[in-house]
Amino acid sequence: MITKGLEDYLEIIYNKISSDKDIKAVDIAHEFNVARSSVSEALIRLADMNLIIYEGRKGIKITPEGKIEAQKIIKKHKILSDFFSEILGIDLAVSEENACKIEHVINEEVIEKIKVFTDFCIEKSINKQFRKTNDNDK
Amino acid sequence: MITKGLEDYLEIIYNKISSDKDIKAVDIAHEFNVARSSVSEALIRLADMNLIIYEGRKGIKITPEGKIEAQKIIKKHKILSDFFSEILGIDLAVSEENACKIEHVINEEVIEKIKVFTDFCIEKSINKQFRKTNDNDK
DNA sequence: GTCTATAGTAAGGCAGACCTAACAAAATGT
DNA sequence: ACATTTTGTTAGGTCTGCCTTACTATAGAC
Repeated sequence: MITKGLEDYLEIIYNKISSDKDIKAVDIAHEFNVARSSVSEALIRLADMNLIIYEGRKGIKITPEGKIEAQKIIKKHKILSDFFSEILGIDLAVSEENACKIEHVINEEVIEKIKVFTDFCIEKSINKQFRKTNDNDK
Repeated sequence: MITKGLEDYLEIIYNKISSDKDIKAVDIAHEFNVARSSVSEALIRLADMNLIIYEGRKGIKITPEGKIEAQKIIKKHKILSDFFSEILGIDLAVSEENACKIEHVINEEVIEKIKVFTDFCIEKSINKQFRKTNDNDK
């Protein structure tokens, strides 16, 4: 089974690969503030699980299975982050930070409900209403 | 620092102690479906951290520090569980289960906002409105 | 009072996620 | 081309949280 730690690695690999260019192990090490050796181990494990193709300096590629796995996590991440920032009015950095942690533990049913609820709130302008109330309280 | 695992142990100890009577290590083992020895280790660590007073068969007591720590966790738990069940309309068991996991990773700012937002939604009957919409969709 | 079931501890192990230090190989600078 | 980074791996360790097995101490049953 994929662990929380590996999910984080896979997520960043997917994001980098789909957005721009290549990603190196050392970049991940910087991003997560961990030792290069820790990244090395993690990449080897992801490769063992057939989620990425890892050939050291030759680069990191994502497999179709890895892509599916990554997309699941990213979907959760986005739903959470959107809810925090757009509905609750939390600043983006904090929203992202919390989404990053919660995405690994929350279950499907709750995530789906949060999504539907977020859409509902935007449609009914509940977010704007809430922020107004919230600002007045200060 | 207190870990997620220890937070869970402390939480159940606090809950049992404040609700009914005594709690034994073996009860915790059943509750969490872990071996007695695992509980034993955890209790010793909690005692080392001065969060509980543990004297084997003589029982488990919670220290004032432990109480404060436990209350923090329980507060988060309740805010999350209430939001999931009362606003999103998720059933209690699932709400509890998710609250249990998220309470260890979410930060203060987000939790506070969720609380304020939950109150706001109840006041404005947004929860009822949401459930109606949700039911019609099915 | 003995004897059995229950509760707790100790010892030894495993996996995940991290570390440092030492080293090899490749890329870069000049 | 050669020296110096930079990048990645290996080896050896730590810590947390869990396990099993085997042992001890106690509480209750009879």
